[in-house]
Amino acid sequence: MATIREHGIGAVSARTVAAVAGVNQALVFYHFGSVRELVVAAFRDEAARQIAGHRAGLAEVTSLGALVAFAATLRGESPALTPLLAAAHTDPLLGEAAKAALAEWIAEIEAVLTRILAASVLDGLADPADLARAVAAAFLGAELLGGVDPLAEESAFAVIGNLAALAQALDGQGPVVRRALKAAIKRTR
Amino acid sequence: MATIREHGIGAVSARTVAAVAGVNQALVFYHFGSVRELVVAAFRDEAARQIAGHRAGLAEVTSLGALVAFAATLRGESPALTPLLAAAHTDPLLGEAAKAALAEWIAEIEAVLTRILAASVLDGLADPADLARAVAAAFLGAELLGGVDPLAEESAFAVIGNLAALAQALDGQGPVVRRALKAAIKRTR
DNA sequence: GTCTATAGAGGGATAGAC
DNA sequence: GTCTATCCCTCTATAGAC
Repeated sequence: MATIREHGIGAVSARTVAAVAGVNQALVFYHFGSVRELVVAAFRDEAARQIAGHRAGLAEVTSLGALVAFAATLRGESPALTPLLAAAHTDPLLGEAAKAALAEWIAEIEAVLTRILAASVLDGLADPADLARAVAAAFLGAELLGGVDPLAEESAFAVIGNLAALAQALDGQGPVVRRALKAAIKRTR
Repeated sequence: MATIREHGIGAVSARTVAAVAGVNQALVFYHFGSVRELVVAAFRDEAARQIAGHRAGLAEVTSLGALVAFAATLRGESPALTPLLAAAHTDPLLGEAAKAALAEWIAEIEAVLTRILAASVLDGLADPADLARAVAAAFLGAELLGGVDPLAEESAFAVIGNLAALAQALDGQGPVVRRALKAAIKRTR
């Protein structure tokens, strides 16, 4: 993971990884079989560690605004999920690894969203499972954008924050507005 | 672009490209100087061609729903922008190419959004420039997700469509609800 | 488990004939 | 402009000593 973070997933080779680890190149094949399997193992390990480390934090998220704030703390820490997803386009083995790592995150997000939406006017706007995927897509896209243009990532995050704030503001509206929103949501389905 | 589409950006080499073109490998260096410069040139050409081909279609987009529908027609056609963005993480030269291609798309989106928002209750929710970046991030993220899980891409697109439909529905509300929304938006800024 | 050594392949880039 | 031929590099993976 250190070599991926520093030089990108394209620079990962048995030699570069071994050099960072201070061991011999042949050990990669002894322990993992191939370089790709090493990468898969690294991501599996990383994903499990990250999820475990943030589960407590996610449990305390009870509003959309808090979810965005939580995502902001993750920026930079999830360093190489977008490169992995892009590499998956070419390599089906990496694709499986990416899918598994993403599925774990999406499941966590879905649990949080289900909890938040249950008490919101926006409940019923979309299936929580679909919504979780959309939220993941938005954050991944922002991170992807940030790779070439950090200011664009800021913009995207700011807008997501604004949308969350608006959603929270809608929950604070009076009964007339809430009824109108409920009806509008029902019609959009 | 054909080799990138088929085998991924990682499989691009002077030899593979030359083979697809039916010419000699050395010509890559004669015409482009290096493989990276060839890739940059290919993306610059592709981006210009795509934008030009869709500018007329974008000019006819006058609602958020139509924008989502337009984006749906683009799926699969913008084949390798996400791999390029991911590769940009490693290679600054590709990063410049990706930034330029993205900037063109974002400018187009911003023009459309500015037009749409001017007639919407949601005007003032966010700066159109920021909003355009967020929209681009959402679509890129959905495409990225689709690379490993096509169903997840469908989910993300469905939710984006729902949000657009809700936004349109809000514009059809009566004066009481509109005033409440305006006030809520003002407060979230 | 860790190392050296090496086979075998692919790739970037250049020289020089035509 | 297009080709052949070639240099030199890095890479994956294996064999085999320790």
